[in-house]
Amino acid sequence: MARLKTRVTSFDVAKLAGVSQPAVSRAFTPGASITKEKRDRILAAAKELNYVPNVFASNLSSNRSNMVAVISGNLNNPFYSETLQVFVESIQRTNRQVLAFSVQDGRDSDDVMMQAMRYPIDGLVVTSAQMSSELVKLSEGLGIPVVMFNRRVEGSELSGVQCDNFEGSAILGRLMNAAGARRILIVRGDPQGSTSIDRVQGFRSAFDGIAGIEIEEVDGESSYSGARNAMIRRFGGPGPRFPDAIFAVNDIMAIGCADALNENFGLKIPDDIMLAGFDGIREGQRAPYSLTTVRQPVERMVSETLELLQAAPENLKGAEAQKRVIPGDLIPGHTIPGMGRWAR
Amino acid sequence: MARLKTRVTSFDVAKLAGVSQPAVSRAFTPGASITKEKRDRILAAAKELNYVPNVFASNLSSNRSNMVAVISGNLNNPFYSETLQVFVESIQRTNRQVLAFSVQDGRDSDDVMMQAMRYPIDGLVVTSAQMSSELVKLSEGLGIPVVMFNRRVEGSELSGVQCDNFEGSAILGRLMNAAGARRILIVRGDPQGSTSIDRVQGFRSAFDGIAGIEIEEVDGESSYSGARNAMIRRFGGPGPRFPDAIFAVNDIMAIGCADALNENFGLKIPDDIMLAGFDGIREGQRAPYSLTTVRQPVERMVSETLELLQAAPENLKGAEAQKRVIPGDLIPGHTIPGMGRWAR
DNA sequence: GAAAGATGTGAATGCGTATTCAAGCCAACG
DNA sequence: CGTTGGCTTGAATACGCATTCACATCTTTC
Repeated sequence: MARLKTRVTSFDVAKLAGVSQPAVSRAFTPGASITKEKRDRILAAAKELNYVPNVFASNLSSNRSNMVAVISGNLNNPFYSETLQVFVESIQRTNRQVLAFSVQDGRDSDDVMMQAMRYPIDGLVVTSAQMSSELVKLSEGLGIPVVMFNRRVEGSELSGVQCDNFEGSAILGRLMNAAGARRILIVRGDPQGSTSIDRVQGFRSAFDGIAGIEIEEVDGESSYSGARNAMIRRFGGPGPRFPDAIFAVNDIMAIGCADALNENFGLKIPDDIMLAGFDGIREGQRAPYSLTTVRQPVERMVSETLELLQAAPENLKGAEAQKRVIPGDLIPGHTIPGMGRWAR
Repeated sequence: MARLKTRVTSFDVAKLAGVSQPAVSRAFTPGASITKEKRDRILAAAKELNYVPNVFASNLSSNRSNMVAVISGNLNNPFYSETLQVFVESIQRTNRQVLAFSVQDGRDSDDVMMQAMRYPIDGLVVTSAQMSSELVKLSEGLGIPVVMFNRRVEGSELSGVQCDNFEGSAILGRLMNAAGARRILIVRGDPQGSTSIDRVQGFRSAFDGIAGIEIEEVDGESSYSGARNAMIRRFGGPGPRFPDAIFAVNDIMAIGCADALNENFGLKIPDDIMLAGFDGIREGQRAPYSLTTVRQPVERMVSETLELLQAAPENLKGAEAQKRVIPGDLIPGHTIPGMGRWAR
């Protein structure tokens, strides 16, 4: 609650430069009608006084804002921290600012979003969190465009951008099937999260109608350690029967599985057991893993999200809600055998 | 430049609730003097109208702000993305907001900081970027407290929090020396960056006055791929002579080295070559690496940074500048042999 | 029961800027 | 030379809320 020092105002600069206050405002507004000579004089005076326009006052007066709020969840997942990074860079590139919020998994994101909406923001991006219908109503009332990132939205009243989780996972499923997977373990993420649900369903769809398939599911808690512990718990007992294949609904869990299988059970991937993830995070691509996965095209997803934010709020909700589903890119990797033909 | 919809104001709520505008303000101010009954009536009216106080107007009027700007560089390094995450969570916990900026390595951070200072922010945290003396002057003029994170500051006119890079690296050097390292390769980061410089010097200090030591340095560009490529470039020729030990000044580069040595040259760590990094990022601790490193205590560094931000700006500069140097924690790992006695 | 205090309230004002508007200026034009 | 039109300019005002201050209401005290 720091009390701000009395700032140098545009009046002070105006006085020093011998002009009026609006002139100062114009000097700082690109394209405003003002003589170059006068502008230079004003800018010199401003520099001398260490003056910079107060954004709050400016926003209040002009009734516009250049801030986009980004609410991220689960920043422990490198995919989301990469996403945040791309958002920051993209938004900054368009001369806007990022108001960053973080929501602990499953915590009251409503509070955080409420905080965000007290700012006259240009838009709100929500990654991996739910939004109560009450908040949707509020955002409507405030005229704030909202776009859900990588979240299928219940009731479909909100706009969103997401990767084609179903089809991407289906592709992985088909590859595993072709590679001979029969006994399969799926490592789920958040059981409520649409991402995990869609990926599980997509993956399972690849095995529909195929005889002799056993599919089991365990909870990996969307995290490295969650998945790792799930492996240890599941296979730690006496004489475990290992599956042929493991599909983790995200890469960070796949990596957790790989480490546990290697270190705790001495299994080789893909010789003893095949593995796939989803997301395409950097660490999964590195030599020790070379994970077979589907990459979410983050750059494109982010740019489409920002594009949607330009739309009027009323065009982002209800019947007008825009759903953009972007196909993922298969990364062959080396954790499913027989993928030589995919290599470039 | 979205024009904001005309918002519901406190006057609207006041009218609906049959009270005055100040009453509405008080209803939203914790601890303000107002009857519970009246507050409830006002809150009900606010909810009905979808009213939330406009933070900009509120800040402008009360002359205080609850935003802290965080300028991050090099978010590709997991250490910095973890740091950003900790900042966001810590700041949010104290009911303040984070204005996030990103600076590409070596790019004009001045522009970005100037942007940040147009907000009446409570404080500015700068990670891995320089600050021109002009900007320092500006921040002084604006009365904005500035704290450098993990950056030794030239001329020492600014406050900062950093890990004890010199001593931490010296410890690693001594361990390698004890383990028999004689021919050593140091993988540098940004040659201008204080972090890299201090770590190199600290590490070298462990070998002062010891005969028969050869130390070579290569540039790893502070990144995974930079370090990896440096390895390939350095050892890719015919009949390379490998060193006994490699010290990468950060973990992400150490991981890059490990992958290259393993995959491209078939070397085993630590049997063929020992390795150490710095930072203590999560991925370095995982099974395939078990990197010996020094962990920067991020939580503590962040909390001390935020503590410093509370101080009056004039107490953070010049002679009053506060330097907090926090010791790192050795993580034994398995990439230097003979560290059994360190294991708990 | 009156005086002193504690508390709740609204009218008015200030925060620092952008915007409107009418007036001023100059050049080019007929 | 008078006029039209474009470009600059400053006075006044709006933006939405917090705060101050004086007043009204209620409670406590002897």
